[in-house]
Amino acid sequence: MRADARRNRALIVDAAVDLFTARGPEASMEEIAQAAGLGVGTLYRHFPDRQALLEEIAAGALRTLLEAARDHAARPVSRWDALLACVRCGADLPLALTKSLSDGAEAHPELGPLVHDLDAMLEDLAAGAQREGAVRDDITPREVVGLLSVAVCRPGARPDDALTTVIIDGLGMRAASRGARI
Amino acid sequence: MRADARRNRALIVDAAVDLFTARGPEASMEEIAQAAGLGVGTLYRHFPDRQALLEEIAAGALRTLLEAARDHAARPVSRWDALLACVRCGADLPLALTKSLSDGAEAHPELGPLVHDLDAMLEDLAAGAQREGAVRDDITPREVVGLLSVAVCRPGARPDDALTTVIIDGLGMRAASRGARI
DNA sequence: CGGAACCGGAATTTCCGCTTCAGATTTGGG
DNA sequence: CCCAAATCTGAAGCGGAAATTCCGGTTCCG
Repeated sequence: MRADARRNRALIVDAAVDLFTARGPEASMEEIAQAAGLGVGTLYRHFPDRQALLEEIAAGALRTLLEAARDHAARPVSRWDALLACVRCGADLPLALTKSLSDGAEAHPELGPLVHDLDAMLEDLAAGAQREGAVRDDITPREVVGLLSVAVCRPGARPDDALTTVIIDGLGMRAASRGARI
Repeated sequence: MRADARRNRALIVDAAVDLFTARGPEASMEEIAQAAGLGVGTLYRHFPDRQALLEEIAAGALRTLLEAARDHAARPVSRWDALLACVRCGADLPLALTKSLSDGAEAHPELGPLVHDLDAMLEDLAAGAQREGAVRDDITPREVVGLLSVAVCRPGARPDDALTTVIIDGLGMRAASRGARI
């Protein structure tokens, strides 16, 4: 592969990650090409269609996160700390699009298993955190994972913004409301 | 206005509220007409375009909520309770679309002031709740209102679902993290 | 009854992103 | 340095989903 082609491929992936992260997976191919400083045609030379681009990025992010999650889960720390560590890792990844892909994950042969494994692992950590007494037990582990996804898999999410902080604190046992507040 | 026309108009508004609430403001005009058991033509007879339908519903919801908010704010209860009461009221309203409209609220001459007044009032309650020591003070009143909006102005939101509960509990002073968790 | 108001939904138009392709340009081996 | 192959460009064309129009048929109500 020619040097400029390789460079341009990288430019495209970078630009796509930025746009997908900032604004969700609706960004148009033309926007992506422009952000990369290239023509649309170039984009299509490297990725036959939008799907291919999405999948390449999503699969990369998921693999990275899954590996990180395995590492953290293997460490001798509380399950809650391990879970938060995973969230921190996830915050750096372009997961907003991953989430939208995972809705119809069946259609993506490579993505399905990745999403499934990751979900299972996180749910396991959440259940452990509840057993530790660190996380409120009036919601299911599945809901815990879902809420953390909301925190992280949001266009423009940052690990220290108000919503993420409030959700994490709200998951804590200390925060659990004693009676229906609403 | 003929009796059947009045009835159909109500059917349309009801169906639109349901669809907008359940799936956000992207619902197509055809879906709405179908849900109302009417033809698209009838829908367009009553509302010249999508915008008009959106605005009618949004303005109604905002007016209702604003009035309720004024009531609650005038009562001799804690500002935090008053704020939660407003959230409870909001949960029954089709606010998901209101939110998306309010992004470009300048374009809607009637909506702009409503949104502005409501925001000001809620922000005031939030600030009061912080002074009372009921709400964590490491975020701004604006952020408090923003987070409650996330809780309520979500397609499919319900006042007792996991995300709403966790956000409300997470806003409490008791929940505030003592150090950076992430 | 009569006709004005109203309805239905197929046909048309609009909108917008995807994809192609005929040059222009760049690369890298010779 | 040269040239063929590889790559790039971006305007034009495609496609389809959703919005909107239009008019023959239907329904209300005095």
